Amino acid sequence: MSNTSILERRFPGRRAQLKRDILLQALQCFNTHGLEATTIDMIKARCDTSVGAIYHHFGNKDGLVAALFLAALEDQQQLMQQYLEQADSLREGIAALVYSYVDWVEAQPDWARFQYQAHSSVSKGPHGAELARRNAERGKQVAQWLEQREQGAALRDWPAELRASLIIGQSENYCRSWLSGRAGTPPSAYRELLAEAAWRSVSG
Amino acid sequence: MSNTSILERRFPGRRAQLKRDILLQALQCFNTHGLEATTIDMIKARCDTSVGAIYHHFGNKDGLVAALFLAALEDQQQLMQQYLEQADSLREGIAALVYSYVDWVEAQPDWARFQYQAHSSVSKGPHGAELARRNAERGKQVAQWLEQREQGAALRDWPAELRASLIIGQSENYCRSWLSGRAGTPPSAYRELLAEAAWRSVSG
Amino acid sequence: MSNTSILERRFPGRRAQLKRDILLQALQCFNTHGLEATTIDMIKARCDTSVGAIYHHFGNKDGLVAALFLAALEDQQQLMQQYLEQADSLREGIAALVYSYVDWVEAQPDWARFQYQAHSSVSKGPHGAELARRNAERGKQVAQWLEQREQGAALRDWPAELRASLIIGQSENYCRSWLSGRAGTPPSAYRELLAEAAWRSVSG
Amino acid sequence: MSNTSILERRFPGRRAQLKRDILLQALQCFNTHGLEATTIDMIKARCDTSVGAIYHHFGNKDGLVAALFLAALEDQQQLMQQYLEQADSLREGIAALVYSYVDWVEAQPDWARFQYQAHSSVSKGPHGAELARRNAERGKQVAQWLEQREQGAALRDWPAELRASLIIGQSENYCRSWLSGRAGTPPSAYRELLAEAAWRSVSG
DNA sequence: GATGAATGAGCATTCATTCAT
DNA sequence: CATGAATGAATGCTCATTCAT
Repeated sequence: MSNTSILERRFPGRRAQLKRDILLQALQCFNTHGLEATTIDMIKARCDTSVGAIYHHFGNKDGLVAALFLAALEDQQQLMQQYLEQADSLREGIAALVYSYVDWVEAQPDWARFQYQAHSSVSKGPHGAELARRNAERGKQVAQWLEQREQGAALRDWPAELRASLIIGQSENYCRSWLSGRAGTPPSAYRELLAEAAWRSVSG
Repeated sequence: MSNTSILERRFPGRRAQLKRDILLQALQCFNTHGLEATTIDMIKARCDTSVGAIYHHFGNKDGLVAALFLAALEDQQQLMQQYLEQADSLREGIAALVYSYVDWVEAQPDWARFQYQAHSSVSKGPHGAELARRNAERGKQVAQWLEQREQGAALRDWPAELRASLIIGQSENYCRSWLSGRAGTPPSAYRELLAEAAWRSVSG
Repeated sequence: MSNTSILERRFPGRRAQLKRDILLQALQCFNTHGLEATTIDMIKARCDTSVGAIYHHFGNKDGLVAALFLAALEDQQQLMQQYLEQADSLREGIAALVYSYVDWVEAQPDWARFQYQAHSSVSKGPHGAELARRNAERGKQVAQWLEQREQGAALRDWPAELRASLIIGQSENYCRSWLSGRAGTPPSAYRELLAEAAWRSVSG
Repeated sequence: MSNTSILERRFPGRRAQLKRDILLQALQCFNTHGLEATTIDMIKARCDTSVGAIYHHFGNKDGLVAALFLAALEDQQQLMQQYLEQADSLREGIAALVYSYVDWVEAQPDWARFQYQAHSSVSKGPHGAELARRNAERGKQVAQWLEQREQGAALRDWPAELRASLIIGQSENYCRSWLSGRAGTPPSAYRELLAEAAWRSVSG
């Protein structure tokens, strides 16, 4: 799946061609040089467009970062939804969370890299509130899903604050390693191991 | 434990007073405004010194970042050593890794915050090689420690690449949450839970 | 008298509605933000029209400024004519000049503010020649009027260059004060005083 | 008296050489092209210095304008003080105000031109408060001087708001004409006439 | 060693104007 | 006639770094 699929889903149509291209080239620049080191001129040059066009579509550099970040977030969450819908038991739910995380990072490594990189910038910026809201909403959805399956015994009595870390922490840590090149084996090779570790961490 | 203790240990003596002060103020600036947004002049103003003095002591801005990063890294690894030395069984070793991580972040939140923030910058910069070397070395040390206790059966046959993620991933994830303010409960409150989760993830 | 009356007189009819609206909103923008700080987009936004429409009607930004300036100038001179026509003696003529100046500024403060502000810009620009011509013409008219009443004795032998300053200088100075908010009392409250001062300055 | 005398008085010493030069060239640029049309690069080129040096000394473009404006204001007020100190009667005081105004404009035409031009910009900007304070103070001083000589009868009972306009309005109007080239005769040629007109306007 | 004035390449952003639809 | 996306030259300003004193 190429980097453009996310964009075509989010900004469809022929008229948005330039918009998609700007985002795509910006993604590459940000990942290659870093957020601050990327200049508007670098992006402009790669799109063969004008500075004005970039500002016309995205307002400013932060707007560009935010647009990319939210596109990535939405795509990632969509995959999580899909996986979760197909899970029946609690254990399958935990696995769905781990699998969707790992699979998405592997399918969209550039977007994932960007997400890690831009997270603090976006959360401090003017779109930070929206990001927080979306994260809270997703957390609540997942919590509801889990509780509906808990059926009495099930999930150990972990503090709610800790749950997400227990489930996804190990996967995230490994994905960061892989994206940075420190680890060589693609995360999906360890899907089951990671899902099992998460399940053991979380279940009695 | 205040932010200065790390500095006093690493740069002792009265003559290093200014050096320590520059590092301390730089740490605050970097955490408050971000790496790139912090200017030499901001640091200068907080230390009541001159630009020249900063360049005299640290060469350039990257030198300042590297000095802070390595000081933090060393302090963190030292605590890990201490905890590990007192562990006897394999299980205690895993707990030592988790406890030392969690305790250090909680004792030195400003240094931890800085570490997360500066990691990619340092690893890409001229000190990246040294950082990689140190990490590899530490990884080997820990691996040796673990294998000496493995006594045949013990640790499940996880791929080596995955080990660190399984042990520390959950703790790191929660520490990031806490440092950013998303989670309210100090990580040490969950020491045992996190250690137990790590053990279960890793052991048969 | 509202700001629109000048426009309705100069650009009458339903078809000129948009034209009048653009001018009106431009006037407000120029007075609020200054000539240079006002952007075409600001005006566009206030009129709920398009950039293209503004360029269609006025050519460019300078054209907008010139159109406003000339409209103001014409309106002001028209009032002066009216007042002057009703004056019989020399003294009444001087008073007519003062009264018309003061009354116009007070009736059209936004237009007056704009006039002071735009004067140097217009006189340097491509419409500067026309402005100079109009001013010279008006000067000549007034001079003729005065000389027709001089009947021998009358006006002190002031140099012609000085006449306008002696008659209108004090009023202008006070009107500027009032428009800027430094002085609180409306200029018309001082009509007679100002006219008397002008007369004393000018007459033997 | 050249344009530099004001600067040498206000920024004396060899070390301030560059500072004075920047101000001097800025003055010329502002008068030639206007406040907004003058770019930092234009000034830089005329001084053969660097952008950085200008920002080092004056903070930003507004700082440059304010420094020039306040230098001019102080110089002008100093001359007024001198003239006023040598006046004995009320009539001589009025004349001193007129003479000092007219003589200063003629001696420092570039500074006067700049003052007219920059007035609204400075009064709206961050130094506006200081400007207002200085003007109020000067107004009070002059008022005191006048009242000390009033000795009962003297000055007609003009509203205080109007006084400054009556005294200086005509001179200002003519000085503007002369500076803009519309009038050819230097203002000092009309000193006595303007002083007499002011006296007549103001006295019974 | 300490100081801070000076440097100047580099950047984000603006905005009048054009022109294809 | 109207629209608004696209253009791109121009500008104010920043800031790491140097170096004369």
